[in-house]
Amino acid sequence: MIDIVTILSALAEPTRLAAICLLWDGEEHCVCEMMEKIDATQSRMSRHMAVLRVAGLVTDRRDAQWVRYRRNPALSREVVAIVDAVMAALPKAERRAA
Amino acid sequence: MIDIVTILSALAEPTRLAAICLLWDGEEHCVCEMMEKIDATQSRMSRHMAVLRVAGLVTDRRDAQWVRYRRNPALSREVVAIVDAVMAALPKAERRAA
DNA sequence: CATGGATATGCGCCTGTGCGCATATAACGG
DNA sequence: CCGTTATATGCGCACAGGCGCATATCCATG
Repeated sequence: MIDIVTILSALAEPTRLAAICLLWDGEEHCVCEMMEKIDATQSRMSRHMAVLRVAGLVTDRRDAQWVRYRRNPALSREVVAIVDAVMAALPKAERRAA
Repeated sequence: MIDIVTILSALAEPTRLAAICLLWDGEEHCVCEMMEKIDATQSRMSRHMAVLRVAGLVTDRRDAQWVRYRRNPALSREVVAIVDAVMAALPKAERRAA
């Protein structure tokens, strides 16, 4: 249960939820791109991404001076189902998120 | 999006999640029953139920000296899908929750 | 090596939230 | 009316979390 609470907490914040919307396409996105699309400051974005990483929802990869974040491909089916359900509940405008 | 964040925040707390597990059968459950099964104090249980009610996840009904809580039957399909997904992700032991 | 772009992190502030304790309120039985 | 059971709520405390600012770190390029 603890892990599920962590997942839910991670999702229960607007900036992070917006980030998950962006990353849910499975592609890599760097922090600067997300900052811009979500309209968040650099430190804010960075910290929220750390929360998502610790929760296991995303993975990061250093690529030259960038850090590429990506939906964690190793997520369990159950967790994917939760996020999918959340995405489906968001109004379309928020789902495309950019 | 704000509503979804509210829903997720409501679910992202162990006592409340346990309460939702109990109520998700659609039946009515009084506070004293939930206190006992979840092992929570009275004020704690009462306040967490208020959070779930404000989030729209449950409804309450006064019945003599008891207050019967129940899964909100008017929940949108989308929200039901989220909670169902969360329930499916919980270990069985927690889902029966009693 | 110096500089600049991209990202993370230490720090302090402020707000939100969960808790227990005590008390209030509501409804029942006598 | 009184006592009892069930539930809600005011209050204060402690802690967690989100934010901005400044600074550190990492890497590329000149």
